[in-house]
Amino acid sequence: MQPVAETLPDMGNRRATSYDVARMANVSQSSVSRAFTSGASISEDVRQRVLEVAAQLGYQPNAIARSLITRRSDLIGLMIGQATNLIYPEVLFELSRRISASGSRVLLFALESEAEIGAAMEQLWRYQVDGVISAARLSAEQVGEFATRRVPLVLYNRVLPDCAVTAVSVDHADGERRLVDRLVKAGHRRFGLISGPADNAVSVERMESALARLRQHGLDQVAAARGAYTYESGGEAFGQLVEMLAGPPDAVICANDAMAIGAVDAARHHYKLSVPQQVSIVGFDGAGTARWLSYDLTTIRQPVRRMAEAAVQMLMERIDTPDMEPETRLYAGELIQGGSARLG
Amino acid sequence: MQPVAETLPDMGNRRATSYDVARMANVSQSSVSRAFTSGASISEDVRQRVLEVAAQLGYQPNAIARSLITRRSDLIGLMIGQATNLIYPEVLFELSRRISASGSRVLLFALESEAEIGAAMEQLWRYQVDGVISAARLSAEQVGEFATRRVPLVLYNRVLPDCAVTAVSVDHADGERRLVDRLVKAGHRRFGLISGPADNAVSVERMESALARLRQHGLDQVAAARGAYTYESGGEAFGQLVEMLAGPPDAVICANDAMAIGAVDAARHHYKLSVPQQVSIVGFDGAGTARWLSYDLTTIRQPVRRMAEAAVQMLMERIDTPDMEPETRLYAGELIQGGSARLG
DNA sequence: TTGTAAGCGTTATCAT
DNA sequence: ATGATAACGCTTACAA
Repeated sequence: MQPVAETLPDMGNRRATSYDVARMANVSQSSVSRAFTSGASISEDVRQRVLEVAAQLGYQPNAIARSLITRRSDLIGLMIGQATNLIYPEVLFELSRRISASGSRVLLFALESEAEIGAAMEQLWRYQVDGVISAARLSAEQVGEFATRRVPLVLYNRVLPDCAVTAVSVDHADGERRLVDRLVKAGHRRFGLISGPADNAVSVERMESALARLRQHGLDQVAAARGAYTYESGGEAFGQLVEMLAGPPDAVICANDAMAIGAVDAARHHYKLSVPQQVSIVGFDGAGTARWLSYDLTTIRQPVRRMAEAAVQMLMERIDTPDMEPETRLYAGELIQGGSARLG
Repeated sequence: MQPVAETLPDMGNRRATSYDVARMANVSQSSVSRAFTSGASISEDVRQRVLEVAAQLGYQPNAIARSLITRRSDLIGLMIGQATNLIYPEVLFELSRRISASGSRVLLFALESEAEIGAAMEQLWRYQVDGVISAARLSAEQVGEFATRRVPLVLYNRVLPDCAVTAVSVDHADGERRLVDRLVKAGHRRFGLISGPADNAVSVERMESALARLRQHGLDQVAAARGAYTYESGGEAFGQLVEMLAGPPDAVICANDAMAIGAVDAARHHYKLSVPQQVSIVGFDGAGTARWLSYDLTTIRQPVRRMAEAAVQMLMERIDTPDMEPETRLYAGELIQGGSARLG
């Protein structure tokens, strides 16, 4: 081993490469590579010297070049839509944290509309992501493209009917059943439903589950209005329900928290109804804001941390073992007995 | 030009490369590259044929390999902390959208604590990001490292004193002055302040600006409590103010909306005070949730869209023109006269 | 343990 | 307009 060269290599403003480090440390370029690869066979002596020079030069291995040869980018694509849904920021942060913790980086696609999904997928392919977690509305065809390209995919809260796909989801049906049972038990009879967008599978499943359960209780005269998952639309939908029923409903079941909160405000401020004495309102998701005292929403809390942890773990497994079977994990939500509804 | 080859190349389960496409289209690999480069000199004939074969093979150019040679990753690092701050999800989505719109991808780092910034920066270097937008708390030293490495950086709502750096920020001082002036004009005299974390520059600037303005109005007996930017801490801090003043303050100025909302709830529900009749409470940021009817917060609305647009535009300029001068753009916030405070 | 050399999949340069 | 060929910065046999 030669002594360390005294002169700084001329890099003409370019970033330092492993060759620059090698030259200055008087070792071969491969030794530099090995110094940054845990478990590589390299003497402690050389490793130290390389690391020292690297620090001096501010050298960090180029992950782009690395993934070209290893065929692994350590990039996980994260697709998320519906910025309006209160729980999404929480989901996004939780997933992002878990992905970082498992040694990968997050390539984020925050989608405004479904129309953008195609373009996002194209970029996913181009950037050679190792896998993708999606909380956006993929069509069965789009899910199929992941399979064709053999890019592992985990859906978050999107269970596609008739489509074998790996997913984590809160048990929407179970949650709605529990809400309905408790509302009925408390004596509510005139029900109103506020659903989300018609093409949103989650909303559809939640609302159909609620409706089915109400029918089982012999209640089949249920008013239904459609919202857009937003606070404002929840208030408007509440107004529609009041018109349809020619008076306030006993209880309103909303497809998410944002609309439920909108409904609570509309009931209180526009219709001067007291919640929950005159009307019970329940939501779904258990977003942090739903716990604020002024709303204290009765809702089903999605176990976001556990779900995010599972999603990332399932994805990583499939990256390491490409031919695993699709698997769906359903998580029971926690019923949060807030002050926005009377439960029996 | 030869006819299209009939046999599919054997790719042994690997992704299609430009060579595979070239072989099948009976053209050179360079022609494939050109077909995907807008403005390259290639005949429409060949371009069509290449694109056709590419579609058949599901070929997309490998962005990783591309950036290795072009020395441009089209990757923008996005660092964001403080998931608790209500406005951050909005900022994140807005920045993400703008970055996508300008043809780059987002490498996301959602940080829980400042301790993670170092590790995130290391990954930024490794992935050769073209530039970074940060809404996390960087030290002057960390900002310096961006300069050393010549990686363009734009700070969002973080103006570092004595540190030339490109940034967009809402005019915190101006916003607080306007709030104070209007509160004083309405006759409030006993003031309480709820600040954020001591080491948070934004909070410090907002609170010091408010304090200075109060002094100019001859009010220098101001109670101050510290929160942690969260809803819960806002409520607790409100309690501390009541104790310190041996009674409720006339007006409470909070460093952000989440704490203001916490204070409103504490005032109403724990102290049975009517807001704004007995106590006025103002926040800062103008997050969507602050507009909800039950709070209807009086606050300064940060022009998120315009700020995000400016941040991305300034970053892109600096990526294209590396030696531009640092520049800070200050945006006046919009005073939202909600129902949580009496203004004069 | 260390060094040499061959890729990885592009774009860029230079002939033709 | 098209086709060879040389980078880009790394990892990984293989040789020493």
